[in-house]
Amino acid sequence: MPRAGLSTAAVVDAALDLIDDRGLNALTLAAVAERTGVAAPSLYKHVGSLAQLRTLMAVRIMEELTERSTSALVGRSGDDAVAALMRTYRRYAVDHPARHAAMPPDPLHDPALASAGTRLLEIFLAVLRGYGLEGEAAIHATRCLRAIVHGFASIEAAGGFGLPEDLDTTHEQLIHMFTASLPRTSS
Amino acid sequence: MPRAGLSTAAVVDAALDLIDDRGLNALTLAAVAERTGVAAPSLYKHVGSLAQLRTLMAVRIMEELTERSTSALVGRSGDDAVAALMRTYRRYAVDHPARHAAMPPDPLHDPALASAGTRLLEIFLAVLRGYGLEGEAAIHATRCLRAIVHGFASIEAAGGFGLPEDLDTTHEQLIHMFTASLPRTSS
DNA sequence: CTTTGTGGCTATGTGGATTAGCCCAGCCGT
DNA sequence: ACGGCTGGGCTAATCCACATAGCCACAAAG
Repeated sequence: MPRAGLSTAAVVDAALDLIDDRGLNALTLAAVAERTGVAAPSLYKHVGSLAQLRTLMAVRIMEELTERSTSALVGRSGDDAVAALMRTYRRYAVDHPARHAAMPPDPLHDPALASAGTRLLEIFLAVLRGYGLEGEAAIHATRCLRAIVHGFASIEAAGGFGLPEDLDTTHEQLIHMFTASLPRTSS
Repeated sequence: MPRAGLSTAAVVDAALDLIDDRGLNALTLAAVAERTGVAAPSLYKHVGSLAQLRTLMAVRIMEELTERSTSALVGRSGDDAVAALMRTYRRYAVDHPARHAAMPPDPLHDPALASAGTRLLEIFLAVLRGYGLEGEAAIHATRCLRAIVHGFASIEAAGGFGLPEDLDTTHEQLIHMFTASLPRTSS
């Protein structure tokens, strides 16, 4: 019996591919095992449990989203940056609905997720920093942005909006609504 | 062996109590059976499957939310009505986080949920009707409202915001952000 | 008092997570 | 080249949950 040459990262990769293909609730150790070509118990040599696999996947996803967001934000600031961040987040959720659904809503509660979650949150904070928001005001604005972005992406990714056609318009309207609520720094 | 006098409604009641007590992922037929005082297979005399129980629960929850919202809206219109709707939705999610989490994001996809989902959606539409929004504009505004309300409630109910103290302030800010984006009808 | 339908039961099968324990492949030092 | 050690793979087995089958008793209708 030749070795499969598996690793924790490879298992996470396979799990992410799996949910991309067949949806989040198709995530099962048996399915991951089949996809990696090993028997189900063998996976325990690489991940501690299904729950841990889920956290590892969430870390990966948040890192991926962080990376895309930072890329989208280079050279932008103000309303332009906010819009880019919102569009990037939305596109990610539409392109990878299962991955978006696999992100926990409370990453900071799990020590294993706190680091990746903080990095993602700091992007939101950074974008708003350009508006002169400090301390508490920055927190409120970040929460608002997070709620909007998460809410829209969740519903859209789940197919929860009736007509798919002019969702772009709705999203642009949402972007405008949020940016309009931010303080204008100068002329 | 005396009969337990169960009914479909009683099973749904027990299931809702169960998730209120122990969270949504504690929902299991065995646990519902224990709570109703019957053996697990007996539940199949009243519900077709665990999936069907979930839909029945979702219908109940949406009806309950619809009722609370209509109550909160009597005698209100305009920004006042929007604020009342948003506060009612938020309070429901905070008071019953598991029930909120049990609501599917795409109720209109399931014929069994479509009716209750439509009734809830129509409340959103009705509140915005006072702004003179018609057709497509009303759809966009409804979607925005839905995304905001769902996003905030989901994150808060899951404990996803760091500090719980001034969430009221954040929510009031969100209400203001949304109402400010609506057209002013007169004066 | 009987009939009948319904709501309850036990027994059983399937699938998934997880644990225990074995065993060989490959590297390392000799 | 060889012998051992580590680690990654395996099978077997347990536990738990959903689900189905089929029996049986209660109680309401007649």
